[in-house]
Amino acid sequence: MRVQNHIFSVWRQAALKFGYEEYEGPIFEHLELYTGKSGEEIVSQLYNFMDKGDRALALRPEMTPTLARMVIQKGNELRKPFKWFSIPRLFRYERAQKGRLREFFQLNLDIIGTESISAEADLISAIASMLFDFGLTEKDFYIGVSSRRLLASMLEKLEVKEPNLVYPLLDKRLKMSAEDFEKELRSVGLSEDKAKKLNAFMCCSTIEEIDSPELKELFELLKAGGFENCVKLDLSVVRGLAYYTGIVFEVFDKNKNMRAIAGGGRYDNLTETLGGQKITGVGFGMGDVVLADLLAEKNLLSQKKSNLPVFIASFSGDMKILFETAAKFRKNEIACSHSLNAVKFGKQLEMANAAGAKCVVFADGEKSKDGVWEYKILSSGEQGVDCLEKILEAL
RNA sequence: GUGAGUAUAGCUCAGUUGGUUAGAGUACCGGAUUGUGAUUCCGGUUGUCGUGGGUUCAAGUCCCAUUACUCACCCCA
Repeated sequence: MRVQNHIFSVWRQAALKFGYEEYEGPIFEHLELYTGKSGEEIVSQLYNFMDKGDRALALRPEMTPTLARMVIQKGNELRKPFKWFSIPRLFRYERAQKGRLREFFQLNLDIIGTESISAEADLISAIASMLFDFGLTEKDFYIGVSSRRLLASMLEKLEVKEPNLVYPLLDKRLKMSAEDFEKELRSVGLSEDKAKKLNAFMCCSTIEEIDSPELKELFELLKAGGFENCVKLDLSVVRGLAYYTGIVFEVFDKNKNMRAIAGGGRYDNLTETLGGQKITGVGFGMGDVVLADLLAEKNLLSQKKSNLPVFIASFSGDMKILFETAAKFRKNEIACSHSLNAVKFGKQLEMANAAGAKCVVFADGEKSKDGVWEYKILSSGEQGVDCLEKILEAL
């Protein structure tokens, strides 16, 4: 929980800093919400069950359909565009492995109701900003950006008949050799010439090499925010299925030892496929599992047990003076704890140490008077006698 | 869905070709130190060897089954 609280806290503060408003949804939905979009195969990959009213339900495997459903329900009532975030607990029925668990959390940020590329810029800026907040640097991660529209127009130019067979190959391109890639392309109907051209195109790594006004604008906006070193053009970012329609992006650790830290993009017809009117949206998800692995690897997770400012100790072992003193500190909004048994003084210091206390206040020290206590800062061993406000300053 | 590995003290692990009462470090408890912790020294408790069955005079060790976990595939919303 210490790790999780830290991650959630940084996530939430970053989202609020960018002006996103928090929402939440039910942890299970009608199964239909997920099968409608992806077909029946998806059922094997999620937890589903029948409830007592014979309704087919599923534990949510992702948040976006819930968001889409909520947006459709509210319809025109919502002033657009709006920026929402959530930290849902999600479930997927699949074998656990490194970076993937059956139950996990995912930060979701979405902007609904604008076609402006500024929405993508806002989301990508938020990602870079929050990763910095975790203590990561440009040396640790990068955000690979691509465009479904750009890939689609390239495939159209090459007169590819079945682009939906080609996307998965583009996604896997870096996992195979150039020869294998071209061989695979030919197996889905591309000529040798076209396969070579496509491979050459996929090697583009700067926006100067490609013709995409929206990517150019996006990179300019990110540069204006000071995030230009966090992003790079990466045409191998394709992202799974036919869900996305515009810009797509994925965040990786620079060692590429791990799965993607986050991924997202623009979806222009999500609400439509669920029977609503067409509302454009763009969003991303960032899972807690890979992120926690990365932060642990970079030594960015505090080993501290807890963060207790004050531990109250007593020489006499008089429980009443412990409760009385603690109450005074708590009235002044200072969190504190103390032994619940009359134990030796040395033992109380051990307890303070174990509780991660910064300071021990001696409730009944010889030099203590009305409103003034002896205290000891545990990290330095330094001792003093002071009033409550001064002790607080010393922390 | 496919394949591999692991399971012994609270934690991290050792335990030889099967052989007496299953070990280490750490953590924990007590003491040295009854007004001073984290560092030092001394002493002490750790246990259904994942679970069930089998082989054997004898099983932590070998065999079968089972469960959980880990990892790699498939997939990745």
